[in-house]
Amino acid sequence: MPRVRFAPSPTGYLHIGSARTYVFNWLYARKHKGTVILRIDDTDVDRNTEESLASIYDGLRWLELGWDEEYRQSERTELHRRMAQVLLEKGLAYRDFTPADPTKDSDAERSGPWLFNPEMRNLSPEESARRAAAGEPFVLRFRVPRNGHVLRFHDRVYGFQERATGEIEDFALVRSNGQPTYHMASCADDIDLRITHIIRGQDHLANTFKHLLIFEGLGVQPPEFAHLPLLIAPDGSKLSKRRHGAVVSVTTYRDAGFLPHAFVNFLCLLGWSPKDNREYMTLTELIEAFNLEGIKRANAVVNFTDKDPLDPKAVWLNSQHLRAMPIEELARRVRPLMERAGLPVPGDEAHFYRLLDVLRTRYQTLNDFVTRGIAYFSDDYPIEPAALEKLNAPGARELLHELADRLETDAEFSEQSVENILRGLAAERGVKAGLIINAARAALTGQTVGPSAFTVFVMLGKDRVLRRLRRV
RNA sequence: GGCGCUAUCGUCUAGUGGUUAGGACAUGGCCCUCUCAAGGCCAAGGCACGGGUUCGAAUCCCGUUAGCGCUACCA
Repeated sequence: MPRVRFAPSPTGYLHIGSARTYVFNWLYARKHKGTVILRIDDTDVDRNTEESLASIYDGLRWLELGWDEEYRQSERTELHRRMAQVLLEKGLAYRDFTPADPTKDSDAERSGPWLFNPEMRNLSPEESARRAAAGEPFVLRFRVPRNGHVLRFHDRVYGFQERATGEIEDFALVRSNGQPTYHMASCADDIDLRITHIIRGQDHLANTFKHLLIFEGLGVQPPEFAHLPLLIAPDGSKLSKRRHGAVVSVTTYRDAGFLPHAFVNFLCLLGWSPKDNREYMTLTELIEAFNLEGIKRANAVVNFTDKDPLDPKAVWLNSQHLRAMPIEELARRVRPLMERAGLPVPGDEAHFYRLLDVLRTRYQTLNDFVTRGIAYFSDDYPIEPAALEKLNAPGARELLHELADRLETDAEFSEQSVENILRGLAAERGVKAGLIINAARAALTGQTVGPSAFTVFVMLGKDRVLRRLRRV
């Protein structure tokens, strides 16, 4: 049974690229009856924030794709240090007492790659131990083989990869403050948690060789790897929380009234395809269709603009899910939004369902029900300027009042009976039925767009209709 | 700078030597129609560039360009 992990670091909110990585991990695990592990990679204590952690949970929970096990890396540092110690004792790692120098980080004037500091790498074990015992700070580095050793692995997405160890620098395993680095902590945990498949962003493709070294050094068979292409901004730059702000946060989609699994559907289509032209897919269909081989290697653009933070395809998919989902579930999701918006939820459930069902074909998000749909639930709705124009058409108000009088005696009050009465009135007065129809819609909903006017009559019910027609 | 990954309509993608390069979103039009949607139909729009290999290349190879990733105690 596969064991996969999603390992976000709490240094910002959950952005959609991370969310997609989670989705792919989840899908893979569910498809193969495996286990999903959430591991918070919070080894960088200086950059982690509680706020970020909360927003990651927020986003993840919203997706409605549950995980099975959960760990916090910061609570496992003993394990990481122990494994680092094993590497040191095996002679596969060494202490580097060179003081940290932030200026070395700049890529200016770089002629070639830095690989290691020979003096430190060649320090005798005795001297190394002596200096460490004396309290001199050091960073623990992996002693990367300098012979012709070549590392190889097969990536499930990017295929066969190889690299000579001679090109890899002696990377850090434990910082001078005693904190294990990402590479050390990640591999130690992957081993300890018996991770079988590492599905992660392509930004780790090059790092994988380092991880191979650690796995090998610890005498462990490395897991399988599948690296995912990155999600990028329309200008080709990488998605960054700093540059692109909230548009890349999953909460943007949540707050816009997206259905979690519609959003998941959208995320899947960024870099993966079922290859049979399907786009709209339920979660069940996604699980069934998902495979690592369907992932492509090129980065994908998330199509947002300053004006519209939502990718149009995501919106379309959401509207598809909105139309196709069971009406009971739709009601369950709309209800809390209505309550929050102060709109009364119809007591008659069947009636509520009917309303939602009529409205859903022209709405795109959950939010539409409580914004564009106000008039269907409450008497307190705004009259849009365009609607006012319809009402101001010559004779419109008088006709609506007359219509109200005639409807009052209509016991049946069905779409058909209402239509007969309305058309009868139009014919009598020698006006086009459309005039009354459009004016009626404007009066009843405050809008010029919406469902068939006759449907609106019946949905609102006789009392409301008469009241609204007469008060214009 | 070094190493690596990638490159099909505006966007997401199918395509692994022979296709009129297919689908979806978005865009424009038509149908339907009491409006708006939905739905149906149609249109426009693409193989980054240059060399090879081959009877034949979006597909294989090389180069260029561009983007991205990694590159001395971020993850």
